[in-house]
Amino acid sequence: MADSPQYMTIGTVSKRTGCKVETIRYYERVGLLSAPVRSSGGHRHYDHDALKRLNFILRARRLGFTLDTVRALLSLADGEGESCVEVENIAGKHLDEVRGKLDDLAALERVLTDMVARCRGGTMPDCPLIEALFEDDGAAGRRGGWN
Amino acid sequence: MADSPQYMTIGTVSKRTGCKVETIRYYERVGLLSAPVRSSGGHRHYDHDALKRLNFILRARRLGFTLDTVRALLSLADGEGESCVEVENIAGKHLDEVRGKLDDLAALERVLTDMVARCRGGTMPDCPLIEALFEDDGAAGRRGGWN
DNA sequence: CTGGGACCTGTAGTTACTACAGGTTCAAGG
DNA sequence: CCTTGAACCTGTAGTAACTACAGGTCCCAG
Repeated sequence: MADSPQYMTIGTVSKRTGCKVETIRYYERVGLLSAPVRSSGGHRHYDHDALKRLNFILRARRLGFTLDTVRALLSLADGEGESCVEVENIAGKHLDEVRGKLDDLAALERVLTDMVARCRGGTMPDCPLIEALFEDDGAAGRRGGWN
Repeated sequence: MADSPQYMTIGTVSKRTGCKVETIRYYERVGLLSAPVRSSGGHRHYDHDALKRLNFILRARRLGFTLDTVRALLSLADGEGESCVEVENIAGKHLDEVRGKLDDLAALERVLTDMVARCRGGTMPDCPLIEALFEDDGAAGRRGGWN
């Protein structure tokens, strides 16, 4: 057990995690990854722990957590004690948001489906979809905030 | 039918549409709203058509269309002919995207629900949710791209 | 005619990256 | 040992769609 090199370059980490080099550097800049040791020439050298941490971040991001939340999650993972309850709170809150978005998106889907269906029937001038958007008040979407 | 003033200030438009003053100015800057006439002192004066157009934009935004798409929709609404087919294409494409997001979000919801449920059972140290995020490979989320 | 709320412009901040430009380092091949 | 070119470095600017100032001007009710 002493043959693979003890460190990885940023490019290797990128390949192994699927995270772009620039993003890795970005995560370091914003304090999600700690600054790794450097070669004499200034190149970053990562160890296995850094890889684990980056994977954690990526997985949390895929679950839709914001970077701020990931930061909180990481400090709970680092710091000892109390974590499970707080983690559950954070994740539960996020889950609520996801469910809200899900509902909104489902409503959206219905409205759009309906509009497109009406459009399909129409002939060229006075497209019903455009008309619907111009209507004095349509049931178009629910609460605001679509990013 | 000649008593309410012929124009509205930006503040009035804001109140009537629920769109913030800054956003109205922003929409003008990026070319979604045409520049309104101005008072001698430089204040914007809007007519009913501007209100209609802004409502169109807001409604399309609530349906999740991007500003670029709204721009395209508006020019189809302005320009004559051909529109219905193109509108249907645009809306249909958007609908596909919405359905994709909906699926992703539903998958996300399942994973999170599961994680939170596991968390609820756990005791303090070694929170299972944190563990799951650290796992060498978890079934956490599907295709990337969560904004 | 005066006070203060509404309006003006222009710039910078937000989120989570991504994409350069312009320069240095590393490692493999000759 | 030296060359070469891929990979690395820093720093800045751009993306979407606003939002939030700062610092100044205008409008109109009292």
